Amino acid sequence: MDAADLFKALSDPTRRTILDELQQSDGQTLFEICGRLIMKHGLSSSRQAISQHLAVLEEAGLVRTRREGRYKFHHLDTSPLRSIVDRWPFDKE
Amino acid sequence: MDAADLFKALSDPTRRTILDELQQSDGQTLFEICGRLIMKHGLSSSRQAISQHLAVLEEAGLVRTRREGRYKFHHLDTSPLRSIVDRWPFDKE
DNA sequence: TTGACAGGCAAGTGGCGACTTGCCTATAAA
DNA sequence: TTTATAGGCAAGTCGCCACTTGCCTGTCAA
Repeated sequence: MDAADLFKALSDPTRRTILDELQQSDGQTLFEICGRLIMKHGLSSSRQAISQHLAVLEEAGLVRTRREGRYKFHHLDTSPLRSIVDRWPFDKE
Repeated sequence: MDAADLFKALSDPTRRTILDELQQSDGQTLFEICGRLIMKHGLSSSRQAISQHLAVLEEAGLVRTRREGRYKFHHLDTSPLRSIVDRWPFDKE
């Protein structure tokens, strides 16, 4: 949840693509995310790899999860990004 | 200058500290930055290490340089950070 | 011109991170 | 109760990245 976790989470291209996917369709399960990454982005990572990516994103606070039976839904939370702009402000158009 | 370069540049804690330093005092030389990192932040990286960090920051467009004789001044440019907020918007207070 | 100062280039090393592999748990359907 | 489905855990491999080391270039003062 600190700066190190946040920037570490953002440093990987697959994780950034996952954020894009969740932004486009929020609340997906692990298997849905895997499928979309393969279909729409041509990525062929294993389920475990994606699971580990999601854990990193969750630790950074960028993804929040919700359990429901045997499903686990993943939700995007962009609010941690605010800290970046707070730290190094830029002119807002 | 693309997303990969930007997030790669931000992924290292020493590079983020350099951005902090330049924000506080813009237009420093390599040796000045080295000195401040040691004095104020307790970091003991070699000159070459800092030089390589600055090259990464420059490639990401976060640092711009200006040559003057045997001195090279480094300037902070936070505008590339705008692309992060554009990609994953969050509510602006 | 000689020395000090500011910086650059390139090869080598070590550790961390992304990914795989194999097996395990839990929920729900047949 | 079986079988399939959704996900988790942990050890091991491999490549990249931060950092060092050594030497070189260019600028300016003595």
